[in-house]
Amino acid sequence: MSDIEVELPDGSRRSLPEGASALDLASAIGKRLAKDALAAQVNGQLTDLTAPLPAGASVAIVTPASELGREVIRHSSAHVLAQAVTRLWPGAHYAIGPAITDGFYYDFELPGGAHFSDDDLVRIDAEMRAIIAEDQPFTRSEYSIDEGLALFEDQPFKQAIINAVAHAPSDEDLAEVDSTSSVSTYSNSPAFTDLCRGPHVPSTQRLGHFKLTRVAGAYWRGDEKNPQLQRIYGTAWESEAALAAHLELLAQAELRDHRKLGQELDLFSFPSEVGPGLAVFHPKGGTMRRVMEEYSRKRHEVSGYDFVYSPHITKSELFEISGHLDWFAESMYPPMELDGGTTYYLKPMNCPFHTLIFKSNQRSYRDLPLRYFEFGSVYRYEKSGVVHGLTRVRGMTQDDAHIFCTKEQMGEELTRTLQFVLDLLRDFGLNDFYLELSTRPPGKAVGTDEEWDEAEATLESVAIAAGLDLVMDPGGGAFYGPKISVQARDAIGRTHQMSTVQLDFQTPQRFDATYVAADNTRTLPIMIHRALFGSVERFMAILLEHYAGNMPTWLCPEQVRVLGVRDDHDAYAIYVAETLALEGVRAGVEGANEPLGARIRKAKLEKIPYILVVGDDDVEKATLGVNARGSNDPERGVSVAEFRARLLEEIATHGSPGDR
RNA sequence: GCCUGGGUAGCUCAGUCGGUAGAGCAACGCAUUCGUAAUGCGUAGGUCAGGAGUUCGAAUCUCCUCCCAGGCUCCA
Repeated sequence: MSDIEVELPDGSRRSLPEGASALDLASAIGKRLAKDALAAQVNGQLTDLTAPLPAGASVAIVTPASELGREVIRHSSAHVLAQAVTRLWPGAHYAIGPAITDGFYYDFELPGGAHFSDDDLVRIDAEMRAIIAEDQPFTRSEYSIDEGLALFEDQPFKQAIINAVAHAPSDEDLAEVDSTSSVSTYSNSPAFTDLCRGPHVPSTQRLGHFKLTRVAGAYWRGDEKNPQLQRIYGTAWESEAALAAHLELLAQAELRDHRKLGQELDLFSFPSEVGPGLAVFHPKGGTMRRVMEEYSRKRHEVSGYDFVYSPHITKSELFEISGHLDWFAESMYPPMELDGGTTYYLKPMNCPFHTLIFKSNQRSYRDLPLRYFEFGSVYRYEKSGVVHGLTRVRGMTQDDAHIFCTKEQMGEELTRTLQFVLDLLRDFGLNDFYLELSTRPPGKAVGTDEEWDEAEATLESVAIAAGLDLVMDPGGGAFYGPKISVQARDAIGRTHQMSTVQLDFQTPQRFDATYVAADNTRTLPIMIHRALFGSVERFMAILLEHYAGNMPTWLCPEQVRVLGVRDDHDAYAIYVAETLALEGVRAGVEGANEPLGARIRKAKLEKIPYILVVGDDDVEKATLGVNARGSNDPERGVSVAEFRARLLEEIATHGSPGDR
């Protein structure tokens, strides 16, 4: 028997007997590796450990504590989940069960239309642990399409996948199989076989660091016209420590939840009397919001925007012209009928109003670009299941602007706009960005190919010039124009879609909004829609979560709180607060009715940046005790003048306590 | 809109088998005057989300509605 040679990830080569598997290779390298090995990556393809290696292949052994290893663990855990469910609910149909970020899920249809309850998770968990303890080996088999159909005669979803694969496979189907002419299966006991491309861990005993997290409904193939299946989600890891770390991360994320912080810090609420997705801002949240808006206005003013205002409701005619009623009506609040049959709508967007403002006068090419900005409150009838805190609401205020420019100006305007966006976001402390470019949707784009080509090329070069990573989203643009969106990563690595810059070839045309060009022809302008915060509400939510409620000092509703040690220090405390207030600092005072420790604690829980404690020494020497947020080590004897200077500097530079 | 779970004092929550409402914090009052994360005592606070039903009796069981959470779908 001749030997084969394979290449390892470090570039070295090894000879193995023909027919040797990745497991043999791992054993040849070392006992530890052989014991750890879960699967192999052969010429870039994930395969089972036991599959024979082709000659000349480049081979990497996949071990548990790696992204690929975790993916294999999660996928295998999904199989065990399905096996457990079929044991507990004989006759259950299982549909698809992939590995996902941090975990896995599996979709089921239970006999008699039964549904999973939360309590069922406990039983399923126990059954899964029993299967794992049984140390069942995963074994792969291959069948023809017809054999596959026969094998899964009781499993309609598996048959549907096989049929789809044999005829018109989708990406989703191809994830389950690796050939369109045959099907592969994995059995981890004679009682349970699943259609699957693999690979899987060698045996169920390699699993076990998992937790079933929730049950949910999910439509078959993600289409709401299809029957709804029962989905179980779980998370799975290579070790108990990694599982615990992940659960801890989830707990941390929960502490940052803006809805919780909004309650704790008394910023906003959603009174049920008002309705879902409709927030009210309390004084503290109102202050935070006002500061955000004022800053944004100031920046817009400097950047050449004009400020406009438009009403919250309008006759339906406006949205007939804009076309919203044709394709957005479902997301609009139902019409109000007034004045003998005229219908009015709450506005879901500001752009038609801004276009009318553009049209209100004859425009010359010399006037362009025109940049109209508005904090425009819009109302969208979001489906009841999608509203979520301040991030997905039914009433929101967009920091919306529409720029009308000539085709020649488009490139420069986009460059300016993107730079403006990034500068503004950085001023709020976000600084880890990437861009996503959504290009023309095939078959339904308005505007000429030439316009699209130019716009997409411009957006792309602008994005590249910004020096940020660019992710393409082919076909993801709206039919009326391509867009670029800024994605920001927050302090715990989550990404949020922030600003969008959207080109629009359609609206000026629909409104017949033209300008007079240098050659005296009436010409359609290019319209750029852009929102930087997206919505003020959502942006505040993202900042709250990014900072875990510890907002930079300039955004805090109360920036300092002065506490007298005894009540005969209150007068001095008030004097200190007033001194700072004269400089625009938001300073509060709490009199000495409670012990100092209690008042400190209260202020700490409110996440106030600076607690100033003043006692006998301070009254005498015009000083302060400074207890900064995030510190448990107060600084005594700081002069009022020095503290004021430091604080004003911090506010001006958008810093936080502890930045120095 | 769909699936699963939830809604008890301002907040966080407990409430057993269906027997008639509890705690801590907050609020208010009195006392306490204190140097860096909870001073003591007292008082008040409830249509148990809303409605209907079963029952001698419902926070508890059933149904409907509203609202919230996690998913699915959606996010032009």
